[in-house]
Amino acid sequence: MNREMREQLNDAQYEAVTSIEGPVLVIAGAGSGKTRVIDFRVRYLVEGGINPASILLLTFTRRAAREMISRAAKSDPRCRGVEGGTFHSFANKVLRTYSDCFGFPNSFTIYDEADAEEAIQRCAVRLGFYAHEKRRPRKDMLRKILSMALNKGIPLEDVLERYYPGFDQYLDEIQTLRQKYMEYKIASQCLDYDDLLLYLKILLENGDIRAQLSRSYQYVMVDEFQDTNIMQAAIAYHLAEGHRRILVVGDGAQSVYSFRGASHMNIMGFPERFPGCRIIKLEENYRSTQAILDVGNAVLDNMPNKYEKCLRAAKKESGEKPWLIYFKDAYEEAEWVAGQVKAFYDEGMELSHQCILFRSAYITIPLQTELGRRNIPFAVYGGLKFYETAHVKDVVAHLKLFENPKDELAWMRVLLLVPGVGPKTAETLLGEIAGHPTLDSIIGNVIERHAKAGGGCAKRLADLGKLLSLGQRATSPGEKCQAVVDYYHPILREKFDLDWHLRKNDLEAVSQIAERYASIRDLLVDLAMEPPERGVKDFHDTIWERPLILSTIHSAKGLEWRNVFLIGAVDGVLPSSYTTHDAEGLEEEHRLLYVAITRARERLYILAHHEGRNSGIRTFNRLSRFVDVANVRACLDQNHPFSPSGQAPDEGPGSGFDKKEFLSRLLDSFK
DNA sequence: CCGCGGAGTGTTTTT
DNA sequence: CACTCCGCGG
Repeated sequence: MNREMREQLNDAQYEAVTSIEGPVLVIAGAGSGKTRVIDFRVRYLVEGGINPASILLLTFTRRAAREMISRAAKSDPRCRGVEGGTFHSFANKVLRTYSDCFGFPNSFTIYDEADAEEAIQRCAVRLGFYAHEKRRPRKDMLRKILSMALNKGIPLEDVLERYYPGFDQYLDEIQTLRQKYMEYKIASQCLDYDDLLLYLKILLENGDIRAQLSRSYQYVMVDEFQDTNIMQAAIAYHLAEGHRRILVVGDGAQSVYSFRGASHMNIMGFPERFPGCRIIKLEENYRSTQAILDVGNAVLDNMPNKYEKCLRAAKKESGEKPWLIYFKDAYEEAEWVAGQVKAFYDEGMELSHQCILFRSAYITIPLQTELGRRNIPFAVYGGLKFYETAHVKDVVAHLKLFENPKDELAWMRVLLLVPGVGPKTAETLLGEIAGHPTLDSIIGNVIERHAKAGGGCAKRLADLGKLLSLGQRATSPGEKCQAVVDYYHPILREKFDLDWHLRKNDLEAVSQIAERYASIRDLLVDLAMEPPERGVKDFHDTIWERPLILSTIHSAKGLEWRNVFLIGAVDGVLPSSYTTHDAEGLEEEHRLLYVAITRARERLYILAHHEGRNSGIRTFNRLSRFVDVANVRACLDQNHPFSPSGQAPDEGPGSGFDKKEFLSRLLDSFK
C-alpha cells in the first residue's frame, strides 16, 4: 500500500483493509469510515494482483455497491471488474447460469411482492381455502407468513405461534398452501424474492457447485451484515467455507430490517462460525459533529439492549446543538422545512447536501406539495415504486410474456385487460395456453383461434395476437416496449379516464429506460430488483441541478448529508403504530431513530407536528417517545427562534392518545 | 359472463 | 381515501 493511502486510514481501518487472508468481522459504528475501508480494500487487493472478478462485494442496495466500486475504480480502473450487488441480484446472476440444475430455463421471470401475493391467492382459492369462511388470513398476510418462516429459518408452526396467534388453527392448510405455491411457481417458471435466496442456498449445498463458485469468488465481502437474514448468511458462509477469505461489516445498533427476517445474531454468531476470526472495531466517527453524536449516544443509551457505544467524534468543532421544533400541523412543518432548505440553499449549500428523512413515505405529501409550489426540485427515495403502479405493471406483464410464456400470472393480467375478457374467459384461455410450449404456438393455436371464433372480444384478442407476434420479433427492447405501449394506449384511456395522460408519461419513461438495455430480460430483472426511483420532477425552468433528497430512513442507510431534517418525529409515525404492541418491534423503531440521527454531518433538525390526521379523523400527536426523554431533550435546542405556533405536544386534550393502541388494548382485554 | 357501482376495510419499512 | 370484494343489471 502506498503512503498516501496509508495516511488516510487510522490503525483499525488499516488493519481491516490489509487483513486479507482469514475471516474478519468489522464492527463499524455509524460514520466510522466503513465505505472507505471497503473502497481501499478493493484497491489493495486489485493492486496486489488479485483478479477483480474474483472479488465479490455483497451490499444492501446496488446503489451502495456501485458507489464503492466506482470510488475504487477512480484510482484504479481495473476495480470496475469487481462483482458487486445485492444478495438478490447476485443470486439472480448465478441462478441464470445454473438454471439447468434445477430444471428451469434461464429465461425465468421474477415475481415482485404483489405478484407473489396474487399467485398465493390463486393457489389458496384452488385449494378451497376461502370456500367455507370468508374471514381468513388474506393474501398479503399469507405471503408474510410464508416469507417469514423462510427468512427466519423457523418452522411455520413457530411463526404462527409467535407472530400470528389466532391463525394457528390454519397451520395444516397453510403448510399445504406453501407446497402448492412452490409447485405453481415451478410450473410458471417464476421465482419470488425469497426463492432467489432459497434456490441459491440449496445449490450451494451441493459440494461441486460450492467448490466451483467459491473458486470464482476468492474474496467475499459483505456490507451491512446486521441486516442479513439466515439465508443470506448461509449463502455467504457457503461461498467462503473453503477459503475462509470473508470479511463482514456491520453495526448491531443500526439493524432495521428484522421485518424481513434480518437478525443481528449473524454478527454475534460470526466468530463462532469462523473460529479464530479477527475482530476489528471502528470507533471513531468522521461524519458528525459532537453535538449530533451526543443526541445519538443519548438515544443509544435509552435502548433496553445495550450496544457497544462507538461514537467518538473525530471532528474538532462541537457544532450547533440539534434543534427540536414542534409545529401546529404537517402543513406548517412542511412550509418551514421548505423555507429552511431554501434559506440554506441561498447561503450556498447545495440542495443535494440536504436531506429530509421520515419513517414512512405517506407523511411527505404536504411537503411534496410545498416543494412543488416553490419549484424546489426533489427526488423521493422509498415509498411506492414506479414499477408498482398499475399501468406500469400492465405494460410489464406483456413484456414478461415475450420472455417467459409460461408465466401464468402475466397471462392473466394481459388477458383481463382485453375488453370483453373477464375472469371466466381468461381461465379458459389459460387452460389452453398451458398446453403450448412457445409463444408462437400459443398465439396461433389459442389467441388467434379464439379471435376467429368470434364473440364480443374477437377483435381485441386479434389485436393482442398481433402485438405479441410482432412485438416478439421487434429487434430492440425499446421497440418491443414501444409496441406494447402503443397497443396499451386505448386500454389506458379507458381504464384511467381521469389521469391517463399523467400515466402515459410514466409509460414513455419505461420505453426510454428500455432503450438503455441490451435485452428485455435485463430490463425485467432491473425493474424487479433495482427499480428506478419514481421520476425526479421535471424542472427545466429552474436553475437547480441536483435535487433535494426525500428519503425513508430505511433507504438512507449508509448515506450522509450536511443537513438532515427528520420530519414526523411523532408517536404513531416513529415509532410506527404497528409496532407499539411488541417490545422487539419497538426496539427496531428506536434503532431507526438512531440511524436517522447519525446521517447528519453538520446540522440536525428533529421536527414534530401536533395535529395529525388518521384516515380523516383528527388526532393529537405526542412527541416521539424516544425523543421525549430527559437525556435526549438535554442534547437538543428547544427554543427555536422561528417560533412556530405549535404548542408543546404534551398539552392539549387527547394528546398522547393513540387510537390504534387503544383498539389493540381493547382487543387484548378479551384474552 | 362481463363490468359497474356501492359498501366496507385498513393504511410501514424493501429485495 | 384508495383498494378490494360483493351483488346486481345488461
